[in-house]
Amino acid sequence: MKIKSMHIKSMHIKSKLTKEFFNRDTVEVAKLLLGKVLKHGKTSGIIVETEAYKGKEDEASHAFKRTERSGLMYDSYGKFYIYFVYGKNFCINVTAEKKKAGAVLIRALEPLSGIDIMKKRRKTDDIGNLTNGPGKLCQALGINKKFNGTEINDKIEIFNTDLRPEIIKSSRIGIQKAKDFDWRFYIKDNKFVSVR
DNA sequence: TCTCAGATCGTCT
DNA sequence: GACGATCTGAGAT
Repeated sequence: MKIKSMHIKSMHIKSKLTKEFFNRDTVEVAKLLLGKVLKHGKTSGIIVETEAYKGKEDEASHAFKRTERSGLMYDSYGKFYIYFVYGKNFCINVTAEKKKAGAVLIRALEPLSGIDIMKKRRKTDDIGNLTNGPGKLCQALGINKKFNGTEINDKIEIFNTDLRPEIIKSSRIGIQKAKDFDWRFYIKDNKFVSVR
């Protein structure tokens, strides 16, 4: 399958990621997810920004303390952890590294397919404003809490591609207010960037 | 019962 | 770019 998008001249979508893909170091998962395709229904996008939460080692992670909600991260890898924030937005994470209760937040996508559907859901025609934030991408792809705890590729899928971070040309992606993020990775101007 | 959330959007400068 | 309002629900007390 060959797909075209605004910024990416051509790419090939390959197989779906396996559950075992997520059974490794959380930071490594965050890096490797860049350039993969996140798909739900007819909508999909290329993952261009991720952030690793190292579970029990990371104060910023929901899994720093085990609660009913964060228990999912302790008990699994390769499942979607979706939570609701600020009374408005959902954020999508994939659990990883079961031993440490890690998870990777998907922060931004490059829209790929179902763009008209995304525009309707987001109530905007501005393509650059469809999936450039964790809450926005959930809204654009129709992802909400009912998918919390679902297995990878059950309802929401992630595909391998032949894209490498260095060949992705992304016109967006700025860092939001810098806080003490330890593990953020993204792609800007064809370059793979990590931020501390 | 209370607090506040690793976001978003509109408004102002 | 900075800042305030938003206003549900999980977790703490």
